[in-house]
Amino acid sequence: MSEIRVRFAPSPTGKVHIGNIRAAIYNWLFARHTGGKFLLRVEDTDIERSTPEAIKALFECMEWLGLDYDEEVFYQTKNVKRHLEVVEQLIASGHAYREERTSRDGKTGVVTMFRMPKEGIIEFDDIVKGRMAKKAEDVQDFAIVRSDGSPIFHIANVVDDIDQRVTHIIRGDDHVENTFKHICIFRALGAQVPKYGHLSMIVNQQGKPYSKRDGAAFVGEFREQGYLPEALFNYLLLLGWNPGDDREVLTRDEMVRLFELEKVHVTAARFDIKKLQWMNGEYVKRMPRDVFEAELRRRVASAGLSIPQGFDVAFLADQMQVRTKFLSDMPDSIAYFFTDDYAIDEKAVEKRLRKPGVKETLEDMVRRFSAVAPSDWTAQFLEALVKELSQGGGMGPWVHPIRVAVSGRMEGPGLFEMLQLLGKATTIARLQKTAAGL
RNA sequence: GGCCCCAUCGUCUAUCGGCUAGGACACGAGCUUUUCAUGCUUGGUAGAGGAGUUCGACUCUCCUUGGGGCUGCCA
Repeated sequence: MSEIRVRFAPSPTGKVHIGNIRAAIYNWLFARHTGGKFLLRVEDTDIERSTPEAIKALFECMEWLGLDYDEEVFYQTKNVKRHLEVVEQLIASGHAYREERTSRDGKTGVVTMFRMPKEGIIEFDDIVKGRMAKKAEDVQDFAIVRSDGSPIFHIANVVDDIDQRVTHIIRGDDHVENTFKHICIFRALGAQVPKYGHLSMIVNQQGKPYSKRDGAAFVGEFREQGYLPEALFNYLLLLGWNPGDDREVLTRDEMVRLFELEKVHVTAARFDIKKLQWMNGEYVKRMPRDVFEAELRRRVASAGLSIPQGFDVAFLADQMQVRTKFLSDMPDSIAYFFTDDYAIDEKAVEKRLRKPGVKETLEDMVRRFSAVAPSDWTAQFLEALVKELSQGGGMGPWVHPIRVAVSGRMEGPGLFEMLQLLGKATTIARLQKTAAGL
């Protein structure tokens, strides 16, 4: 019994599509679950698009998602000589032949064709789709070497899989038809045919393959938009697989332990950005508090803002973690704590400030807050103060205007926690300034 | 056109012949609440259609319909 070896074999075109990376995730999980090897093969035969930058982007994407691979990266271009040797072998054994052909775009030249068997049934047990069968006569001979002498995908792919001793090929649905061809190549070479598992596509609302027209389609875009790699990973995993119970948010360990290729769905799955967003929020909420705090500090700093001496960052982090869906929402969502030059939500101003009596309320609060001893400037004390003012009624008439007056927005930490963090001087200054402008 | 594959709430899905069809996202309502969230409670919405097998079918078979893939000197 030889070890399980799977591979992720993308063409480095600069951007990694989510459907593609899901295939990588399934391969990775399958390898980690079975204790096998996960290999990375860069199919860089397209010289035009396969730039060093594109390959670097691919590596970054893999690393970002925590998809570590075993053994050295295999570059397809380095194996061209072998591909061609194997082709000679196929010609010698009668499995391939040269022929002059005219391509679609009118190019005429001599290509090497693979000779398909003319009768019989080609069949295989697909790990996710089940038994697949096709009459050999329904598959045409196909080109394996171009007229310019370069090997074509079919032969390169199969030879590389043989050389890398790949035991399970887990790839996109769009390759099922190729599989019938590839199996014939394996057989013609006397090589053992690997096991196959074909993954359904990720589709859009219309049921068509999900593309960049439908929104973010590349891993890098999700990263830029502030999605956590764990959330994307988890979401993509759930798009076509589930652990068999109601669990949805899983740790990496659980995923590895529970993942079974046999349970991957055959049907295409629709990409639902809303659920991904929810998933991201779940991961933000589950971040260790200190990690969240560090992220908060980092994002505030990289926006050029500085945190004043003595500012209770831990308290702010505590307030913000549960309210943050995307880390990238910071620092905008909390900028008002660190600068007077923060954005003002006009709708909030309209709704909460431009109302009769508000100016007077704010001026009154300036007086009352000014009378508070510095040592009493705590959320608790301030809340008691306003509560008394409201005389048992709702605190809304005070709370809403004050919030907008000091932060410029309608949402955020609890008001009194906010005031405590802002400090007495800033609170009063902003109330005065806002009241003066009404 | 030919070949192949697929079909449960709007979406992701559970169910491996016994179902008052369960969960999650989204949506509605309520509670908690100073805002926004969180949390909790709660509501509605599903087995494409038709035959057959069976005591019994969402589950098995066939047909129809619908959707998708492939049909390159792309991968």
